[in-house]
Order: sequence, then C-alpha cells, then structure tokens
Amino acid sequence: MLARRPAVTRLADTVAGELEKRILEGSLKPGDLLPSERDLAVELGVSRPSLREAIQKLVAKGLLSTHHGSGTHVTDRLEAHFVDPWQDMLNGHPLLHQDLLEFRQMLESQAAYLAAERALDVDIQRLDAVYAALETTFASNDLQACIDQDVLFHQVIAEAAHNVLIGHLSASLMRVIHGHISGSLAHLHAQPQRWEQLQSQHHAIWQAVREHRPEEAARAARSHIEFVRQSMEDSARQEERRLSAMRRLGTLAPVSV
Amino acid sequence: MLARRPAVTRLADTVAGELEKRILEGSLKPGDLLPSERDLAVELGVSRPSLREAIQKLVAKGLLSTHHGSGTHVTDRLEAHFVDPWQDMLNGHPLLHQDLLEFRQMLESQAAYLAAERALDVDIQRLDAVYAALETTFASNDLQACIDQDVLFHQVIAEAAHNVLIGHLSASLMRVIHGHISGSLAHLHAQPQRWEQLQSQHHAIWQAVREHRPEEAARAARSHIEFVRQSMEDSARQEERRLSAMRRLGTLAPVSV
DNA sequence: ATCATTCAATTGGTCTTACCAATTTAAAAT
DNA sequence: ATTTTAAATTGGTAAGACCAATTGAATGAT
Repeated sequence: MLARRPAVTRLADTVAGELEKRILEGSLKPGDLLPSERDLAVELGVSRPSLREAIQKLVAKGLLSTHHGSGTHVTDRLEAHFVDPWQDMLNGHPLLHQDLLEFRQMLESQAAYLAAERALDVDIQRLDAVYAALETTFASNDLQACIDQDVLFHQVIAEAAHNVLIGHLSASLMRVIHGHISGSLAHLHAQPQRWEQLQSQHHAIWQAVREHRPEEAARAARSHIEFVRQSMEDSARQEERRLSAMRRLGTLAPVSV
Repeated sequence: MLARRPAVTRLADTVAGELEKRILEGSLKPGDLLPSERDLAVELGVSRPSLREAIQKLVAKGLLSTHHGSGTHVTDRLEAHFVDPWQDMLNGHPLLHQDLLEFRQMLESQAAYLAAERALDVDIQRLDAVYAALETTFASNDLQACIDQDVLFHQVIAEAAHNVLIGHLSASLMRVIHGHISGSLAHLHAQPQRWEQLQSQHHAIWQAVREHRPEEAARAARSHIEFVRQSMEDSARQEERRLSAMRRLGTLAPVSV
C-alpha cells in the first residue's frame, strides 16, 4: 500500500530531471537556446513526444519557455516561478478575482467586527501606530510602500479579532492578492479625489475599531472593499480599452525586449 | 515586457486551463478519477498527445497525479494549502475549537446567503436530494452516517454559493473538523428533543435557500451554528463534570504531564 | 550598393496510429 | 469459497507525417 516512491520511472520525468540538472549545473545557462526537439530527442535517446512532455513540465515549472518557430529558451529568472497553486490559478483565471474580493469582503468585515468587540489596549496601540504610518505613507508618492502599509493595516485588524483562523487566513489571502493590489492602487493613485476617499475609509474603520463600535466597523470595512472592488473593475475596463485601442491601431509592436 | 502575451494559443495550455477551471469550479473534486485519456481527448476535441502534454503540466503543478494502469486523480493540493498548518494543531489545542466554530459561523451564514441568492435549478435539485437523504438518515440510529450526511448537506450549500473560495475552504474546514463533530453530535443524539431541533434547523436553512430568501438563510445558518456551539460547550462542561466526579472518587489516575 | 520582398529551411505544434506495461476485473479452475 | 488466470482497461512510449510560425538567405527593385 505504500510502495509509492520508486514504483515506476516515467520517462518524461527522467528527461525533465536530466534537463533540470543541466540547467542547474550551468551547462545550460539562462537565455540559452536548446537544441531542436528532434536533435535533443536523438541525443537523449527518447522519442519526440516524450521529450515534449518533459519540456512542457519544465515550462509549467517556469524553467523553460518555448517560441513557435524560433526555439526553446532557458528562462532568465530561475527562482521566479510560483509554488503557490492559488497564486497562478489567479493569474490564469481572472474570473477568480471577483470571488476572491467577495470572500475578502466577508472576511474583513467580520474581522473588523470582532476587532472592535475584542481589541485590547495593546491591539489599539499597535493599530494607532500602523494607522499613523499609513497616513504619512499615503501622503508620499511611494506606491510600493503604500501597498505594504495598506496590507499591514488590514492584517493588524485581522489579528486584533483574536481568532487564529481569521488571522492566518487573512495573511494567506493578502499574500496571494499582494501582486494584484498594485494595479488597482496605481489606478486610484492617479485620481486624487478617489485617493482621498480611500484614506477616509481607512480612517472610518480605524475609528470604529478603536472606539469599540462593531456594527459600524463591519459596515466600514464592507464598503471599503466594495469601493476597492469597484475600482478594480474600472481599472480592468480601462486596461481593456487600452488594449483594444492598440489592437485597432495595429501598433502592438514589441516594447523593446 | 509582455508584448508577446496573446501571440499564440498553445493547445496544451488551453486544455490545461480547461481542466484547471473544472477543478476550481468543483466539477472535478480532489480524489476524483478523470476519464481515461482516450475518452477525455475525444470529449475535449484534441488528440491524446496534446491532452497528455496538458496533463503533464498539471502534474508538474501538483494538481493531478497519474497512476499507470489505474488512472489520473485530482490531488487536494488547493485545499491542503489552507488546512495543513491546522490539521494537527487542532488536536493538541482544543481551545481552537471556539475560533473554528466562530469562523464556521461566518463562512456558513455567508454561504447560505449567497446560495439563496444564486442557486440554479440543478443546485436546488441536488440540495433537495441531499436534504431528503439527511432526513431519512437522522431517523435512523447510524451516527456515522448522520455525520457524513450533515457534512454533505453543508457542503452542497457551500458549492451552491458559486464562489470557488467558499467552496474549497468549506470543504477544507469540514475535513478538519469531521472528527470533532462526532462528539457534539453524539451528545445531542442522547437528547431527543434537541435532536429534533437540529432537524428543524436544517429544514429552515433548506427552505430559505430553495426559496431564494438570502437574509433568512443566513440567519438560519448562523443560529444553527450557534446552537451547535452551545451544545459543544455543554458537552465539554458535562465531560468536565464527569472527569471531576471521577477524580473526586479517586478512580482516575492523575494526568501525568 | 542598399533596401525591401520573397521563399525555402528550420523549429515548435498537432494529429494519427500503433504497441508496450501496469492495473483492475471478472471469469475459471481448484 | 478461495485462488489462479486471462482479458479488458488505462497510462506510457514510439514513429511518422503534416501544419504554422520564425528566420534568414537569395532575389529583385530602387
């Protein structure tokens, strides 16, 4: 029942391992062009389909990239591949963003509610500090810092809810969304009036939590995410318009590789 | 940087995406056996080598696992991501149960709300079938079957919410607490009048969902979990009294720490 | 001579077919 | 009823052919 390890040696795995080894050893450097599939298959003593399966595995891992007509290259960023299955699910299935935001809305409003109910003095002190930092950061133009502080702000609230599941899950979600937040934040940053709305929403949540008004905290958090959701939709729509225009003009020329 | 995004549509990628989608949506659940490669290739309208390349991609990602001779299974990597840290922690720290039930209250009330809002005919048909089974099972004395049906009932509602995160998270949580449910259910089963309350609660949730009354569904789910929570506390308190009595009688050796 | 065009060679992408190997199943023999 | 055996099913591998995108050299016009 437990002979699962060395059970069978799939050829594609062996080949993939061999190629991986060559990459790690340095005989195949990032940017290098692999021999053609036909040649490589002969060299490794396997059929082309088997070689292709191995290559597809490595493509999925992010070690190789294929280009119809030109060849197969070794990716230049070896450690950039995602190991989190949810992470690349998000990239491949944009319809997930909606589900994720919906879930986040539930999670954060509940977190805010519980935080307002249970926050101890130390929690509020920490929250005050983070909020102050968030305010000064938002006044600056450092977008990356804004994202970090924003994430931290929500995480502190989640932890003040004193529910380990909410805390852990909130952290997980934040890590997953982190990359996708930047888009919408950049979009908002370009509109000063909306940017200020964001600040006032944070302020409302902060006040409701530190003054122990659960219902209001939950409502503020809910409408905050609703606002973010709306903004992401706008952002996506605008991006679509931009792409459409570029297609129409046929100027989809490579942006200098 | 990404000027060559929609350049070509590799078939294997399309197929892999389609399979991913089915896994996300729940048509392919963890542990499920995929159709044979030959059948699936026909169903998707592609050749077997192309299908295989797609499968190998997903195997590399860890979403599928192939077994020579038996078939290809869906792994539970998506759910494991959320659960792993908590699986054994729950056993050692029973105080976590409170947090977990609190979280479950939020999750299930939201799931019931969304399910009442979005359930399609097929969802309701499935829900009806599961509820009928639940009712007959509760009439019997098979406790284990009751637990299974109870879990299934809530899972069907979670999936009718049409939010992949809620669906997978609900499945994860259910798997984690599966063992811990039996305690409280056994405790309830000893009190016929409370046992009937449980049934009427299920009935209320079921009706509210199938008649598309979101607010009521959420309220029913919330008070259902509240009831379970209360009962678990009673159960724990009673168990404590029992232990205390045994200590008083000296029939229990000191718990060596 | 220089530039643009054309076309053939190269390369990855896909399909068809066939056969091998592990597993499961059910029939058959004990 | 149990064990044995064989057939059916399933994934694994191979070979050959053709399609499609890319490249680059030969060709042509300026």
